[in-house]
Amino acid sequence: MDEVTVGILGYAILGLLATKPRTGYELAQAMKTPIGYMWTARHSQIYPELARLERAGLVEASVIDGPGPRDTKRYTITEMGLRRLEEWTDSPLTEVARSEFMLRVRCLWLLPPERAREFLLTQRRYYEKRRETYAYEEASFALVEDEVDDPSSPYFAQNATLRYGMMRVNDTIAWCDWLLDRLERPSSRRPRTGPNRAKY
Amino acid sequence: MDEVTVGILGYAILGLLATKPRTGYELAQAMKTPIGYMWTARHSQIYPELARLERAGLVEASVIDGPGPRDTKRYTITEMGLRRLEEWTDSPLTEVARSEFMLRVRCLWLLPPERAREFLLTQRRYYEKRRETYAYEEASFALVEDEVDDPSSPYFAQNATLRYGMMRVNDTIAWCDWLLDRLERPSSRRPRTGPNRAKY
DNA sequence: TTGTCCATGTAAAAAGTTACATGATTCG
DNA sequence: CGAATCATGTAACTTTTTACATGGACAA
Repeated sequence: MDEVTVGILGYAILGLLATKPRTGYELAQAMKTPIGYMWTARHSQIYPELARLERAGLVEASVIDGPGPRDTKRYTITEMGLRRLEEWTDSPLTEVARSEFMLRVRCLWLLPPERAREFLLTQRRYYEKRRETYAYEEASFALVEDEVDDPSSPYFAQNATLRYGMMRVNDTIAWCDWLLDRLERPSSRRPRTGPNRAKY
Repeated sequence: MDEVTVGILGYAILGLLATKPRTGYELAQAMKTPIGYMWTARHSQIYPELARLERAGLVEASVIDGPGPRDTKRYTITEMGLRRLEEWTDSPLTEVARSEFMLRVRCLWLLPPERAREFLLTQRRYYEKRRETYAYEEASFALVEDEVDDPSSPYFAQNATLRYGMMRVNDTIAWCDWLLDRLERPSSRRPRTGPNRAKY
């Protein structure tokens, strides 16, 4: 029996289970919004993947009682699962950067400045809300300060990703302001020389 | 005849064609690496999508001579394509943040500090290389300074995305340094001076 | 002559989203 | 008594990746 290949989704699940056992539903909740945890998945993806991981012997399920027509199962990571997760963690990584936001920004020159401005303000509001959520999360780490400072504690790693998220939203907001400023005063950087500026 | 629905990939292509006509190959080159342009696609995705866009009347193809067994086609965006692209640009946007890097970081607590350190240094080197590429790109904008300041010029928007990319790599490098420092001196209680602290 | 770049396509597989489906409990 | 939350699954569809396939031009 050779090693079953595990995809990113599988490792994302194993990563959550490494901290504590969870049900499929709890995993789905955790992966619904990327709070300090930059990955998302729906329950329709998670349940089949859990079954796969179980067949591969990387997780184990135990039936617990719960509501509904089906069994409620709590999944625990196995020794083997932990080993595979550890291997994956520092294996070579090549990432594909995908940002629909930047794709839109690249087309902003097509819009009249007022619409471009509105668009950026809407995005800015979105990132402000994220900042608030992150700030709220951040406060909860104050309760486990010792673990946050210990590199072998999951809180250490979790806190590091939250910091990254916080940095990102702050910078994105600052960038929005920078671009909004440039939109409002187009040629204020230098005295105008060329033709045709007054289009809008 | 009702409007054919266009996906992100379609708009990414239209966004590139809005600046100037290109062949499928040129589009594939442009979308291979996300230089100041945060989206990627392979030629196997681009060619069928171009055919779809053509059937929908959003782009037009003209055969030009070239090598190989098949015709070389140059695609131009149509008036209708431009209209659809403009509509899409500031339509409601909800983004899913996906970062395999942060997924790995969340598991760093499983690794011995030395391996965690090595992993972060490798990532840091990767982002340094990106920074160099961006710096190179940035220099080319100096040649079109007037357009960069004009919100109705594609260079304005392109430069804005490049700035965003540059900011991102700089901050990611700073964040790596912050975490490396925390890894090396685990439980020393020093004043909190993270990368996101009091910058803006 | 071997390899890389130009140039275009198709096929198969994997990953992700949306929709369908069931049923218990708890809160207003 | 209806809506939300808990809880698990499948089916259909879309998107993305990987692999297969062809062939000319040009350089080491």
